[in-house]
Amino acid sequence: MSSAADLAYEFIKSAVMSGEFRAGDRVKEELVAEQIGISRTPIRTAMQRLAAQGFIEILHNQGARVANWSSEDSREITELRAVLEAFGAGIAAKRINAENLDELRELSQQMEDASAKPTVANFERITELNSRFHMAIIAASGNARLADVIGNLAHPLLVQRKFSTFDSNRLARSMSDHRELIQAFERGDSDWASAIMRAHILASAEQVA
Amino acid sequence: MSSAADLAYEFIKSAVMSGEFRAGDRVKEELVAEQIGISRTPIRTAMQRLAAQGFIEILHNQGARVANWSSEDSREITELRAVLEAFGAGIAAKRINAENLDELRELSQQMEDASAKPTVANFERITELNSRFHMAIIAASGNARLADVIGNLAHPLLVQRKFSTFDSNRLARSMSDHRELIQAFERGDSDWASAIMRAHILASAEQVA
DNA sequence: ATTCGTAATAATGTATACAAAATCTATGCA
DNA sequence: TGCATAGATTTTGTATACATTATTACGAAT
Repeated sequence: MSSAADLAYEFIKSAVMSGEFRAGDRVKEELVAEQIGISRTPIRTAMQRLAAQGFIEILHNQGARVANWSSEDSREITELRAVLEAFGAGIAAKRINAENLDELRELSQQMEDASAKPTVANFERITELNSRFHMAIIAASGNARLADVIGNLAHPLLVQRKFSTFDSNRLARSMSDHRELIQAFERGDSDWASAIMRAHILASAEQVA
Repeated sequence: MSSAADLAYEFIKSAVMSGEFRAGDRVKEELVAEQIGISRTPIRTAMQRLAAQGFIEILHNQGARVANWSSEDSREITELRAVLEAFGAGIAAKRINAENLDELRELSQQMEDASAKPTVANFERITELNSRFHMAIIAASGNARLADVIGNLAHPLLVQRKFSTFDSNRLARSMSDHRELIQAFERGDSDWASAIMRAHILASAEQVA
């Protein structure tokens, strides 16, 4: 299951996400190959995947560079996420079942617990839980491709988000949104869910930009 | 500019689009390599790109297969296109300039001309012009990523659409939509443009499904 | 000192060779 | 006949070698 190409994929991806490979930096095949201890071939395979997902850019005969996203890019992506996730939330409100709802309540509760103590570890935990919360809603929409599209879209922002700090106001707002979303789902109110989600995403992005 | 990998990409892509490689068919590296007259290496590079765009699916140690899209897939993609293009049209209505509008009018006129004579060649020409019409609107929205997302999304439907026949009713409806869209853009009416685009896409997909 | 051109170097693109996995085939058995 | 299994074959995954293209370094000319 863990092919050399997969190793290379994870290696480069995490290096980009952690900031070890900085935006605009060139990613040399030989160098990565040495560090992992494999040949260049699977590195190239991984790079194709990473390029398709927007982590890096491959220029013909000039190798790969870590993509650097402008604030304009961030704005574009945020707008698209708002549209797509609002769409997903709207459908989910009609299709969501008891099991899905329980999961959302559970995730929401865990986030509230974690947000009580503002440590770095808790902040990362909240980020993780929040991601799962959003994915659960998209999954509940029943549109498999929606998850793919948003997944590929979100990555650039995740890199930047690593650097954002623990902001209690933003956090409180976010928690409140989650509770309200669950209410909308409980009532099966499509428009409400959609509107909250849109506002939720635009508001959370406001801090970053 | 024309690397071996690019050749392989175009070769496989057109084979899939034309139906030469049918849905579910296995795409063997050696076979394609022989036909083009290059080695397997660039074939694999191309396959990674094609897999990322959803043309083929790569299974670990089991090679690549031409993706086969169910009617459920088509429905999902159509819904997403409707959401995304409606979003794009809405923004475009506010940002569109005279040059963009001229291009749309020109494309619309050419489509109407071509639709007068129902030949296969004209049908393909209309398909091409229609694609450019939609892309022009997305471009006018100013969201570069929107084009990427829709581009990757639209492909599976294009494959199926190749098989759809020349339907004068559908065509007339489509032409009418285009004219109405241009009107909405001329007035800068965001909601109107968005609504027409949504209906336009859902209606045009109805025939396929 | 700067710029241009050329050689040296390094990196990518492609081909080939080899290893590992999956698939196919044929044989034995119930 | 049907099925299971072992071997042969095919196919993919990875490594390495070679070719081609970019990048850098260095020196000459202005």
